[in-house]
Amino acid sequence: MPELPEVEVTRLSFARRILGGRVTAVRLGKPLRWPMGCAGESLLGQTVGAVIRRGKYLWLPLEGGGLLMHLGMSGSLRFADHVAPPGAHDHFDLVTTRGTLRLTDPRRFGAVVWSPAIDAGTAARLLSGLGLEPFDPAFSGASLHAGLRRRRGAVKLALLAGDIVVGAGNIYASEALFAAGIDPRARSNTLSRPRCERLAIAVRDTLARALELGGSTLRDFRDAHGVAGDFQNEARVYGREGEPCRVCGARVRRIVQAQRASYFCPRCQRR
DNA sequence: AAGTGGACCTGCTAGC
DNA sequence: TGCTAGCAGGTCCACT
Repeated sequence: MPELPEVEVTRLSFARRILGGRVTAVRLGKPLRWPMGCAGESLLGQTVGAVIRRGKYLWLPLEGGGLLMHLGMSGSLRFADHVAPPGAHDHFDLVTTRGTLRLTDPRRFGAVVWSPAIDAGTAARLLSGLGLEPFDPAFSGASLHAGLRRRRGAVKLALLAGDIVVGAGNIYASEALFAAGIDPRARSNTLSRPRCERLAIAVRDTLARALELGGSTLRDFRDAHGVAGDFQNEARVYGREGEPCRVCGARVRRIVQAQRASYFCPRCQRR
């Protein structure tokens, strides 16, 4: 489900309210992608110091370390003063004096992992390979060009890999490539510097626009207060196979790359 | 060392 | 109506 905009919208929707909350209970449901790495009781009495995002991960620093959270494909977080009794897909509750943070994740590809610091333990291992943040000034046509030059595979897959730039998943990678006029099958190392400039801008602008609109709600995304996003109504190609391109009218195509759908306009986007 | 295919898990929908 | 196959917003890992 969640790409960078959805994770950031989620973060913004509860970060202030949970700040300073002291943990009074932890409830674990079914196992997630990885074991949490500590007993729930060891978190009791600790205070939430911040909610930080890195790529599609959230990091909640506590006093003796922190929790690294990922929403996987189907995860979402809610934050409320009081939560209903846990349902079948509610696999983690962090009950604090400011409210309860609940992770709901039917497919359980998400994770909540304890680490002694953001740059230590499991958190360090998971975060170490991540590329630049798209809104970091260091992310530019030049850095994108440098990253893509080392690869021969399709540019869409290079964006998804997240080791050059983080945040664009399957929806926004397709949308950014449309905005930049680049065919998702184009070989990474064949893209000129000017095209990389356009792509870097497209990635940033696409994610920024999605953020403004509260993310994309294709099936079930909601922020921590249950509010849906609107970006899906602005998608130019994602999920629009066979429909006319909003720019030129050609039929949007769907292909499969690395077992994932890619959508593009065969006329507006070139290799 | 980059590229690939499979794995994890559940729910929903289209089609027969 | 009911079953089945296929698909879904992520990413790690083993293998070539």
